[in-house]
Amino acid sequence: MRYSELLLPTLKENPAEAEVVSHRLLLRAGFIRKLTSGVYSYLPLGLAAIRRVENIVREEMNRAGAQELLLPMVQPAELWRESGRWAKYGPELLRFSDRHQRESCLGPTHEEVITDLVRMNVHSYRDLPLNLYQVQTKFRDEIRPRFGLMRGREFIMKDGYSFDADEAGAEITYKKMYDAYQRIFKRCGLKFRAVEADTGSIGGSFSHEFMVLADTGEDTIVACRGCDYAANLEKAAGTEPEKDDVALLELEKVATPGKKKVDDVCSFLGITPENLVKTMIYIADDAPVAVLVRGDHEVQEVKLANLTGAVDVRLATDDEINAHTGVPAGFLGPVDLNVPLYADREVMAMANFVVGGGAADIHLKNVNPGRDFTPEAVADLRTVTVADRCPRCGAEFDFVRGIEVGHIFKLGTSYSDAMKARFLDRDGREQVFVMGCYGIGVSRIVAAAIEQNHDDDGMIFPLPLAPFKVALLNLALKDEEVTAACEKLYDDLEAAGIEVLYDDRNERPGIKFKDADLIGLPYRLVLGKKFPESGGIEVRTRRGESFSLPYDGAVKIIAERIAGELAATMAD
RNA sequence: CGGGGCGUAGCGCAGCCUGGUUAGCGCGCCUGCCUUGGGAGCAGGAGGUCGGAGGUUCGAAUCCUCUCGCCCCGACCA
Repeated sequence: MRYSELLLPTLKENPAEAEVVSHRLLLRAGFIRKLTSGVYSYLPLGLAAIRRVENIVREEMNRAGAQELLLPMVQPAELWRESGRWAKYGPELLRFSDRHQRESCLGPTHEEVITDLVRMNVHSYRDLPLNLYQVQTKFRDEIRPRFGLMRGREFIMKDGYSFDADEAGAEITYKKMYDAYQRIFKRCGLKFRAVEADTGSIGGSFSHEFMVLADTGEDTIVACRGCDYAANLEKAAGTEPEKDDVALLELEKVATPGKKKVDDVCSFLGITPENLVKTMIYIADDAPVAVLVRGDHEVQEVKLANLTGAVDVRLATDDEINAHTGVPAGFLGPVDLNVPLYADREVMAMANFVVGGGAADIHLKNVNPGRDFTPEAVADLRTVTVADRCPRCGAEFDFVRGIEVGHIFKLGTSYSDAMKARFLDRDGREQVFVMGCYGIGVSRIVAAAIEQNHDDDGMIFPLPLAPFKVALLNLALKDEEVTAACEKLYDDLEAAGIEVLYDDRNERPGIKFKDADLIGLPYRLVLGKKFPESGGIEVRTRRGESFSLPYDGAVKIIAERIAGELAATMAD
């Protein structure tokens, strides 16, 4: 492509609306423009980068036995009522009525549509397993869209859905998708990690998130230094605590006037937070529950939600605490508490600890579980800390930041049950499909790639995702010899199948260098006024390597290097 | 939805507090000259319902009310 003919409006200054680096660079480099909040137009280079991702995704999905189709974006409300999500999904689902007052919505995801399609057309175990996917624009009316392509309301997603005859088949399909995802992100040239994840509101039994590692990521990943265990912060667990065998001391009431905070109580009583248990009141779907965790630990609300089965879990306000327990906040304790009590498993391993006394200005010392109180349930209910160790191998954890770009779920039969999607098995019996779903944020990957790979001058595209592999700069446009050499080089590169952006604009060298850096193509070839004398092409990679090549044979060498780098991303 | 902030040329901003005659600056854009290895220089030029509506006033970008849009901080998710 000739730069002179390309719509590539680069910006010298940072747009005020862009906070994060990928958003800033995508705007500055002329990849995207905002239409309205969370909705972007993809300009030619932005689209080219997206196409690179899509193609890798398609190749690997097809290789894994999935078939591409394209489902409608507008979906009827009936389907969502059938699955129960019309009521459950909330305002993120953009709803509207058509001219006949038929209720409809824009698809934020396509479980209903695909389940409907399959139940209407697949009736036999002989047609299973079936794995279908699409690459499509999704719309979710996000509460707060932000960070450009990172969290738009409209975004491009690959979503896939599998249908198996039984659990065992679904497990195999899940594993296949897991492997395909590993290949996809490797081929994108990104540093990433698959982590165990909470299944969240989509439901299901098992789930992995694929995270692109970047300091600016919104999610925290807990990764083991010793083995390949990794999980997101909501899911991560440490080792099972071991109970010390110590003599139980006698329960003792102590006055702690005005000491509400953990730190205040500890310094007042001369203990450390490890010897104190705090009692937190949460509102789980309108019902109060109490949670016990060690003084220096934090309740993980997602774990609590899973234990209680509640959709919404939040910390109670001081007024709510008082109303439900009759105890002022700060002095709550598990002894004689009148709301359902859950304990983090760590608490059960502790002995002779301090808790709130169940009345103002009183705490209890030498409290012991089993003797002084008995929780309704014990579970891992807290967020892991740096002090925790890997549950698999006992090694230390690293906490790193990541951007979620893929998520795979074993769905089970929740949708097929709700929507009566059934087939006949070998014995002629009706069975429901066992489903899985598999998402990849295609447009988000482009943002994540930039977030992970950039410097002060601009983007640094991983080769497989670069909209062009090579930038060819003609710095002496009026020199006929140089221009002729550039033109030929441009043609030869294209003929060799290398996408090249030929900067043939009548601009000063500085502008061409700056734009090339900003766009971040992997290879930059420069021909200037020195060329007729030297006969050499100056090559510089966007990561800083530079060398020169003789004009003749340069295309072959570049082509080989590129082929070699691409092959490396494909290797197992 | 709660909290904070911003809407003035394609982009970045000043002007507003303390109302006043033609609304400014930098970048970008157009023309010409000149220049050509890291966002040059000179000269000329185009481009604005000051987000919108209403009000106060002799007079509103500026003050008041309402409204729309956008951005940032918290609860969702690819």
